[in-house]
Amino acid sequence: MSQLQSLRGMVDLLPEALQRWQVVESFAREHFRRSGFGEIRTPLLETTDLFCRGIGEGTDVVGKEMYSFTDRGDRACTLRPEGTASVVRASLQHGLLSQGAQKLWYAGPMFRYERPQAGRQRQFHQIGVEWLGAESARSDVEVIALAWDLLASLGVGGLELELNSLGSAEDRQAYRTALVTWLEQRVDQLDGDSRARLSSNPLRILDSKNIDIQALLDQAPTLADALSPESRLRFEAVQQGLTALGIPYRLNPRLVRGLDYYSHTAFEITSDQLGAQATVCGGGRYDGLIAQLGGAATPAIGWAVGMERLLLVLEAATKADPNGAAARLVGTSAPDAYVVNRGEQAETMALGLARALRAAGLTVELDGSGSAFGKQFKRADRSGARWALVLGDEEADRGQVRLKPLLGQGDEGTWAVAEIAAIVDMLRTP
RNA sequence: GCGGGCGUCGCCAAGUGGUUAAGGCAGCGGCUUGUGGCGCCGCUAUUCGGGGGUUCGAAUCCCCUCGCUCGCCCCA
Repeated sequence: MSQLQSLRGMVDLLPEALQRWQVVESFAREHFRRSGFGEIRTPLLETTDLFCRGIGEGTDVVGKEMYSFTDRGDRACTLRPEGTASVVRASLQHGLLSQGAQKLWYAGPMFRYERPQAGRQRQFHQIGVEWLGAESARSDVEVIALAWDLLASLGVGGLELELNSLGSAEDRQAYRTALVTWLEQRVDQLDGDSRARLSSNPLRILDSKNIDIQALLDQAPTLADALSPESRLRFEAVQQGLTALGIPYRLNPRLVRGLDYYSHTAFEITSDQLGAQATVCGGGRYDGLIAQLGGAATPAIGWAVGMERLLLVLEAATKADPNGAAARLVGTSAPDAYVVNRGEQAETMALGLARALRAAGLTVELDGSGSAFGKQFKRADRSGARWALVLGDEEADRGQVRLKPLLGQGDEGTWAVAEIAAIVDMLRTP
């Protein structure tokens, strides 16, 4: 390919698509504000070490998906593959946690070097929340509800909340040992992937998509059985809380999230509209992470929504129900007025008029082509504007503008260009 | 990283070895040198993602490469 083009998996967002993005982003921003979460923005570039220590050396993300390089000062840098580690780092660096618990949200691009496919890009965007210092089971419920409500308010249907508990660090360690022991006796029945994970990340074998492996695992010791009584009580409290809020969920004892830092509650919200990459939102509790990154032991929980996937689901919902809530999110972008103008003096006046009307809050499209009136009216019509404002030599000489309604067949009228307030009134009347 | 499918104008798309690469939409111009929504007319790919090769001759066959796509892996 000789023409310049974006890097593989790096996608341009064009104005049409961005309209939907902005609706979703402003929905989210408002949702978080009402819920008491403050925004945080952290650098896209961090030390490689942050992610190695935070996410875990044995994970696929750190092992093979990071965009890492050394900068001119010989520092090992990585484009962030996820948001949590950065948020924790920033909170520690600025002593935020000494002021008590922090409820934070963020939005922005993340980078993972993977083979692109439906719902998966190398640069993608997440909106996420992190509640640092959240201890109770009730906080799990609130955070999950925060995600559920955001998606619901956008009109996304067909979602499923999957829930599991990984137990405490000790529970997890004990189970890991038990599972490895059990699987090692059946190595001959494992596929290549699972064998490799046996040493690197055995819990991940649980959510293998290989049917034979799943059948084998039916006989294996379960994570649920390995939970301590405390962990089990905690998990039950989370479930009761969700039930009390009327949020439906499905227990998935094989849900194991890929990053090492998760403990206790783990969840995903999936859509049946997405193909293989079905997870729209993923999150969970990470009680050990903050201590691991050098802070005082602090429990925390958070989640992230994949913007691209959310938009895909929204588009599917719009297609399925053109009058539904999702469809209504994107309003028309037709201008209030389209300025038809031609002639030296008229064009100067037209620009001034457009500027004044825009300052008054109207959306005004100014034709800059200087082409024949017929052409300009054609474009005015296509723009969907309710009014055409006409400025030619005749009008310019008299200091007037002609207002022509484009929707009905009302009469045109002429107005003095200087009387902006009167014109604004006219354009605003339905 | 592994496997399958695909790549013709901004978008959709015909063409599967033989002179000039259909058509539709959009765009631009004209009919209409100051008035739109309809209509009619015209223009817009020396070139078929890129590079090699086979052939008298290739968009059509082969190889390499890039990209897209679906699945695996993994996750948002």
